[in-house]
Amino acid sequence: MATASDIQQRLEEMRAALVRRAVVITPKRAKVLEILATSDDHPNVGDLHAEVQRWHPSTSLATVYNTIELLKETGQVLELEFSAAANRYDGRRPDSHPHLVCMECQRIDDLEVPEPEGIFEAIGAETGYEVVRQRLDYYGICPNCQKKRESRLSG
Amino acid sequence: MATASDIQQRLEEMRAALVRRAVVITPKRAKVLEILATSDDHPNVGDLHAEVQRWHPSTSLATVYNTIELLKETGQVLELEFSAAANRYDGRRPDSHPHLVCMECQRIDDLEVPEPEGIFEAIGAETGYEVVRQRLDYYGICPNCQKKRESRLSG
DNA sequence: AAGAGGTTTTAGAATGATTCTAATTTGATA
DNA sequence: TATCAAATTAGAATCATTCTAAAACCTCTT
Repeated sequence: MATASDIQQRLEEMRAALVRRAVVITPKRAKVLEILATSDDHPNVGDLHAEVQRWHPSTSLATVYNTIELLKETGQVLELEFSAAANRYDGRRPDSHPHLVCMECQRIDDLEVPEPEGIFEAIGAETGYEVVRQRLDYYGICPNCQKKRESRLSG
Repeated sequence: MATASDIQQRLEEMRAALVRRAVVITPKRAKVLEILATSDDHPNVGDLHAEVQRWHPSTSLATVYNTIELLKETGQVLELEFSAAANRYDGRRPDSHPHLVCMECQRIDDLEVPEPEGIFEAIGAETGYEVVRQRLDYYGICPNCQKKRESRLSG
């Protein structure tokens, strides 16, 4: 679980990366960073926009997209792409790591699975590719949705 | 490498699945199956459409989407989803398996990596999810694009 | 040979996430 | 206070995919 100081540290890294990139950290951008650093539910752009608007009602979607773009460029957010739904974002762990995706409610959980040592190099040696990142997702039904299914059947 | 009889067999499985589903295998649909069973480059819908049109010029995009939908429903094609580009399809190996994706030319190769025995159950036991499938992709630069890069630098 | 009834196909419209554009606002600095 | 670059905005554009309603096509029956 992320402690208050973990979150603080993550936020500092993000801010530092943007400062290095020489962009202004405006209040709206700061709010996007804060949400990303604190949420563990992998929000999409719409979620972020709605939440930022609670504090800065005039915020446009474009500003959220723009901020995410900056974070992506600086490696400060992990983008989870979906073709049939809006992309989701992980600001707490910007390095690529496995996820569990519920096919029913679209909940996404982080998954702790260490990746095999030297796997990128091994694949590179075998295939000639220069591997730079991976994406590993497991799709299934989360505990909540399993319960709902059961009660639907029995009830 | 897939032999002629491998391909023939794959094609038969697809046809059988559609027959079981009680839909007519029209010439246009048959051509979509054939392309999917024979191509190793993971075509997208546009590619399929263009190729089918070489034989049946009046074919609409909707027919290609419709045929793919039928194949998806019957588990006869693997859909590789991308949010920033068109989805790609693997008809030769419809079970989920790892891929290598070139970030430069969008080439996609199959990758032979056996998945750990009982991994779905292990994750289920740890997280409460009922895991039904996985997606594993490695992103990088393919050998061709590496060469191009080098010659661009030296030339 | 004709018609009925179902399936397939079609063109084009609708959708929805994302990106683009051009104009406006903001904020730091001189 | 004037200047100027950066940030922000609303709305248009894009593009893959899905939807829709009409037309075309089969197969069966008579």
